[in-house]
Amino acid sequence: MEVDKKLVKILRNIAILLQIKGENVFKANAYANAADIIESMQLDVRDLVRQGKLAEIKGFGEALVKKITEYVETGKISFYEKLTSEIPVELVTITKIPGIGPKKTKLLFETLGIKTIDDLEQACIDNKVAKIKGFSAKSQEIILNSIQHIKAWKGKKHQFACFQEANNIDILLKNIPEVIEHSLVGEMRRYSEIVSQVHFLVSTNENQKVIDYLQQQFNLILDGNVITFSTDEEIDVKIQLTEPKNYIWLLHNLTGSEKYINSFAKYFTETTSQPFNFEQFPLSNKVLKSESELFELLDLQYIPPELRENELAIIRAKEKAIPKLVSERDLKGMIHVHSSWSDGFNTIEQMANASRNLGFEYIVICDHSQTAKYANGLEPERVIQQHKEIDELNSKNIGIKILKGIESDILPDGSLDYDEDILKKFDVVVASVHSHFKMSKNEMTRRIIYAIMSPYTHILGHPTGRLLLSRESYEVDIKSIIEAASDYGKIIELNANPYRLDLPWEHIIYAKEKGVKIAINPDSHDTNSLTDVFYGVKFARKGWLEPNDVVNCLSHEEFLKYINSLGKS
DNA sequence: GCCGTTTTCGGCCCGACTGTTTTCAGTCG
Repeated sequence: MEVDKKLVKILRNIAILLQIKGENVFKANAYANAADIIESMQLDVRDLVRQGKLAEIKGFGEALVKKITEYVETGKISFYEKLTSEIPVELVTITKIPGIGPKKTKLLFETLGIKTIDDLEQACIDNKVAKIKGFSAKSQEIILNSIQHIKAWKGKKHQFACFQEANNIDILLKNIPEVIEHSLVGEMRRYSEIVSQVHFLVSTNENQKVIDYLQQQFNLILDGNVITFSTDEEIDVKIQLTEPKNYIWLLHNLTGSEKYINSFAKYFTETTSQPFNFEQFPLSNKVLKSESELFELLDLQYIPPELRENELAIIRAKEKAIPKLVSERDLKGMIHVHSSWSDGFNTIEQMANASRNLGFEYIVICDHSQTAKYANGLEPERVIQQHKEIDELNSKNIGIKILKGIESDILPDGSLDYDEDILKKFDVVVASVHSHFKMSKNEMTRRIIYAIMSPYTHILGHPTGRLLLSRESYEVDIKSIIEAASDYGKIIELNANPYRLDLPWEHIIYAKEKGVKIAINPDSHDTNSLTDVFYGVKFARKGWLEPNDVVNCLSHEEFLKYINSLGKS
């Protein structure tokens, strides 16, 4: 079963359009909330409607059940159709621009007739936006800047969003008899966090038959041996056909990044005295059977695809110094998960049971701290109550150990969010920035380093604050942060939420170089997203991490021992 | 629009920042 993404999108659009219309915010939120519930609980709405059980789920009242039933039965919601006839649905994209909410979107639409990002860009260029009350020359410039970012992100997708599509195509290719071999290449094979296309390489002797087969399924564009099309999810797919004798060579060359291939080409020429040819294997008398054979032939150690980003991979492969990278099987600890005590959907027990079922030995509950009011952060009294619940659960021996953690806000001055007497009650403190993002680089860096220096901090959470394809990292000197973590012996989080993947892999490499241990944390708010931790593992591999570098790979006893050895005085 | 009652209406997460404002609305996390 897959979540009905079209319905989720409609509900989210209704929420935004109602706000633009000026409706009650809480009414609008009811739709966004329903979309959140469907996604986080992975609801099969069709099944629920058929069984008449949708109304039993909290958040779905009479009106929503009626609309969703209509959707299941007819494929559309007349309320939504009427709404979009009054307010153009394109306006939803305008509200994605930071600093522009529903009210300003409405104002722009009513005064200048702005419907699209392109309209808005032109109006800024024509200096029309600055003249509207509520805007200024400065805000116009900020908007223009944001539009540049959005345009740069256009057509790009989060990697996790492309997995399903890649799988579907993979299965399809397997079923074409004329396909001899096939593989993902490019960004997807390298596990890049953002991808611009799903790219496959196919080995075949009968191009036309493969094309004919695919043509039955998709609306193809054909250019020589290259087939492209877009899916319903607007994911760009490219399928490249090749004769079997060049398959392995192309598999390698299409997988690496430009930087990597440049240094590979240089090395290739130095080693073989042959000019590098991207399309055809230059040692023409030889047909490669595998990538391993290719690396061996060049006296290089095998380079896993995710490391083929730059020259470093070639240097290390020459030295035979590519380590055994961390894998899913190595993880024992599920660190940094939220529960219904703050803004999570599930109880501690549910989160613990789900983690145990995934094979984990221990789980560290890290709900939000008291300042995070919007996330129902825990006041000191509720911390005590929560610890009581954890003690009771642990005494029942449910097959997984539950540790008492907290995700403490890092306050603007760099201090943690509780007094010492509360802080010392936690087994694990993850310290994260959740507010006051717009400090200067110096101030933000100083703030975070101050938090790292606290004897109660064990792990620095989502260190750059980036949200892939929607928010840039806050201004911070990340190298200094990593160096501070190294100096004070603190752990840095690799936030595995696929919208974050924060720390970026380039910095993970630096952290490893500095001897900083990494915690791969799902930051889950429901049981379904606990598996996000596995996206983190794939990303950690891009940062060259070995099991030894990752604290989740420690057993329960080893982890506690390690945590207790940090900073606490 | 949903929820939960000391049931059918009032509250819903709330505080801080930002920019334009001169007392605040809009946005954000």
